[in-house]
Amino acid sequence: MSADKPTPDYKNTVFLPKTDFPMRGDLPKKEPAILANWETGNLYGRMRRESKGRQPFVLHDGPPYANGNIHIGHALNKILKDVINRSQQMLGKDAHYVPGWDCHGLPIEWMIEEQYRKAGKNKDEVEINEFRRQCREFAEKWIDVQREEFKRLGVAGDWDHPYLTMSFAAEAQIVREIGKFLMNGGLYRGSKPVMWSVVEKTALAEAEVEYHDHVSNTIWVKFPVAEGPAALQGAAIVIWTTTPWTIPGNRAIAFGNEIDYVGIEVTAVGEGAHVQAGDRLVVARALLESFAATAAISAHKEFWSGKGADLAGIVARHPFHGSGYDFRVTAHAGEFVSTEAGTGFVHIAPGHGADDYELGLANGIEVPQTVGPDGVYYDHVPLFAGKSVLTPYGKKGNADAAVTDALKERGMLVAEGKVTHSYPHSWRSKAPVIFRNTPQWFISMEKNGLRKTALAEIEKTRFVPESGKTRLYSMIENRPDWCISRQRAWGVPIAVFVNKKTQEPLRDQKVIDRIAEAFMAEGADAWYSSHPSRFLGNDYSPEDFEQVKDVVDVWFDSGSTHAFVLEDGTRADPTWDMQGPADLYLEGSDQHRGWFHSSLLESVGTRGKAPYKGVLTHGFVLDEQGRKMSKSLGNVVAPQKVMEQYGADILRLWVTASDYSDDLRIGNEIIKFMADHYRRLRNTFRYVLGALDGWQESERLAAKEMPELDRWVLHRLAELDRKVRQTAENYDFHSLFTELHNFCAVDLSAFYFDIRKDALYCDRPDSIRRRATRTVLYEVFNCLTAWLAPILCFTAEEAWRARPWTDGEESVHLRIIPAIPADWYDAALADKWLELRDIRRVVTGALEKARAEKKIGASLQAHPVVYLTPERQAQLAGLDLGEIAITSDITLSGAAAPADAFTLPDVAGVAAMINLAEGEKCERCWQILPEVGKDERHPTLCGRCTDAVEAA
RNA sequence: GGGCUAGUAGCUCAGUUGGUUAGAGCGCGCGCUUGAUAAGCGUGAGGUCGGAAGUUCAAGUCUUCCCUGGCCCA
Repeated sequence: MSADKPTPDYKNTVFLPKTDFPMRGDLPKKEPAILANWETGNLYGRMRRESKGRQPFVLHDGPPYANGNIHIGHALNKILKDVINRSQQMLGKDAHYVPGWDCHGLPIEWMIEEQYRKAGKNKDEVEINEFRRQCREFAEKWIDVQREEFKRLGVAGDWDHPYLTMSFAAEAQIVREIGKFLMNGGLYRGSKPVMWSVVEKTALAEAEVEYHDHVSNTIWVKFPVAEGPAALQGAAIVIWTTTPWTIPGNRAIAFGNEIDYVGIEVTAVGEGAHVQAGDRLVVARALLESFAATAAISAHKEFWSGKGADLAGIVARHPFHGSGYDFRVTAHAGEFVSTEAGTGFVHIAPGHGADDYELGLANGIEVPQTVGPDGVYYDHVPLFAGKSVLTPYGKKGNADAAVTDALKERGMLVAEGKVTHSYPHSWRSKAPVIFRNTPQWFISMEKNGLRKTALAEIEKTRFVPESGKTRLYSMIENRPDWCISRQRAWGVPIAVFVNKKTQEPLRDQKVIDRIAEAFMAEGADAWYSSHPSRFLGNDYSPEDFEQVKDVVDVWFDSGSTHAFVLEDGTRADPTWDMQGPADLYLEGSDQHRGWFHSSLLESVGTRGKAPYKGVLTHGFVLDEQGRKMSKSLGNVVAPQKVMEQYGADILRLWVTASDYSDDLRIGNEIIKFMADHYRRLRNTFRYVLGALDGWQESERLAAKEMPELDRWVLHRLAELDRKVRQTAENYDFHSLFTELHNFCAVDLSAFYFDIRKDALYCDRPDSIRRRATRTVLYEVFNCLTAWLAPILCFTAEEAWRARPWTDGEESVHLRIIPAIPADWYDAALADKWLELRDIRRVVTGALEKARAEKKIGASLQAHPVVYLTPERQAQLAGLDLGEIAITSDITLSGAAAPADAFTLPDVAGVAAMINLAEGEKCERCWQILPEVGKDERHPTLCGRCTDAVEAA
């Protein structure tokens, strides 16, 4: 620079990007502010109003359970729902979303009980509705906590009017649903063995028992064969049990089909043996030795051997045959039978074990009632009435001894002993529990063709991924009747009256209506606080009926949500305005057994059809190594923490980028990876916004007037538009994430922006090239903000509001995906530019080599000579390869390439040599051109820049 | 133990009906740029496609077994 004459500061004449949209997201601070702004302006309300009348899209929310803070699985679930809702909304539909909560059930009941325990109080002393009130308050508290957490994730929905399974309207509707099963005959009272605490006189859930070592009496018992193969006449099957008191409840024997059995005749016995020479006994071959030792059999001979399958059809006599136990004890194959201990035969008491019950059910065997709630045999039990299994204090009663003695008397005892094993105990009293048959309410899978119709409805449902169909189908196909009763306090009561004389439930719609009406007004508490006559009316006498106090399984609650969220007349909140069946139910893959399952059965059982048209399942969130998250492993990722450190958009990006049809992973590295990708997308916004500074509609250029390069970008937009719509329809975003990111990184940043920077910065504002570029960038911005809005709901909004023009929707979320003019799509142009980029790669490759040789630094210092075949030359007709390769000059040659020219093995017919560009460096555009210095007005500028500066 | 499902570069993902030296982006190393600068461009190194056996002229892609995960059951 010369000192005498000040050089004009040409930098001021360069149109550099200018925007307030910062490079750094600062999301943890910015997102809450954006949320507050949406809330103040009631954006969700506006979205609903403005999309009235459009095609509805109903994603019915599966309710999370209202206890505890949300974890990463909740975040995945709700974000995925939100991305789908928002993308459907932007597809031009009306995607109203009503979030809900599951409020009743054991876990909450437990927490309240725990509070009592801590205060040294007994739950049973609390009035039930007082207890229920506390459960309700507990749920309310967590609903508020979770609601704020979900909102923070950016999930759009009617958060002021969520559905709650404990709202009065919901409780009323749930009881109406039970009423429908009552009226159509699907509901019946049966019985089933449950874990029962004699001390507390209550049924216990698996979660309420703990396993401790326990010393049990063991006995080996003969079951004489009554009917069966001739070889086994006069023989006895020997069973082993650790619960002698269950023998009166025996109705069958189980064997293992694949197990080898052997029949032995006792020939000599030792000291203290209960068997005698001549006894013929059948046991598993693998256990024969230990059995003989236990039974003090000192010598025996084999008279029969066979597989378990050979024993099918055998009928034995109960060991107490002749004393009121004269039924046929049939033998059946059981998969649970093993040869780990005992004799290879399991005695089946259908009222005293889950396996026993299932086997009995499968073979049509009755479930006897033998033991009462107090652990004492009922009066009708022959020989043992009044004997107790456990005392009221949880100590061993006299039943085992009575049974063992009676067996001994009849010569049916083979051996006895004791065993220490892990056994369930009550979590509260620490006393051992027993399996006991108790009355329960069931919904029949066969009555009214429930199973059949449910399976047919599954066939009609769209499953994403497809495999969900098989999974749900096989579950429904094989499941037993639905046991819907729980002996609990916090839930919707199975509001049924049972006739004391006939034991039939009262089926009267008027009674059901009165109950529902009361629930609507006062909640389900009314069932406990009202006199039965309130519901029975004048037609029935309360004395004749037993009022059922069981509550319904919470799966029935959540299975009924469609009934009070998606239907006119019964819906709990009129603001929802949604119709079933839902377009989509979306939950984790565990819900095949849960919500998808119960909702289907409930809806088919009451309405004859599925509540959904589509079911989407996602996998589970694992740590970076693919292991389950657990506190002990210390690999738990808390969504709250990710939001604090990175922001919700990072979490949303993670959900979108992951293939959620399978399990998905998260951890520090993956989050950082997402943050990197986020930055790229954000910077794309920033660059486009900066380049569009001062945008005027008058600059707009029609597509057909644009250079090919710019039209090629429009083509890419058209392609991506198809992809965006297709992924939204398929709820499959992870491939879109890759495509959009690659578009930003590869097509735009590394190619289009890089090339067009020169025109953008240095061309006169009215140049066709610059106007084309700015028009294209305007469209890119329009598209990208809309396409990314469902995913990066905060950042897309921030970018949209930073646009340098004022027309258009106030919020990006009020927009729909831009319609792409049909003529933007140009497959031939796309093919051509694929080839052009190959040619470009040869030139940039040559530049890189020259750079490595220190011949050049910036590519503008170069003047490549490119040797091309005639076909290649034709491809470049009308185009400036120097512009495309970002060099100051370029020479195309048809001559043969020198031997040392740069080539690429996969690009035929192109070779490049790098020369230095001749001339001076234009101070404004930095190109090195011979013309620089020729114009006195601006001796350091090239012709283009002189023109641009003069025109300004 | 059963049903369903997965295992491709450090990470997220592509890999059509089996067919040339298995791809992309990111990250990493190196270089360039310093007018997207806590940014941008280029380039390089990374994989015995969970393992073994088999079918085939040919297997990441088909079959069987095994290993390691995940969900739901027992």
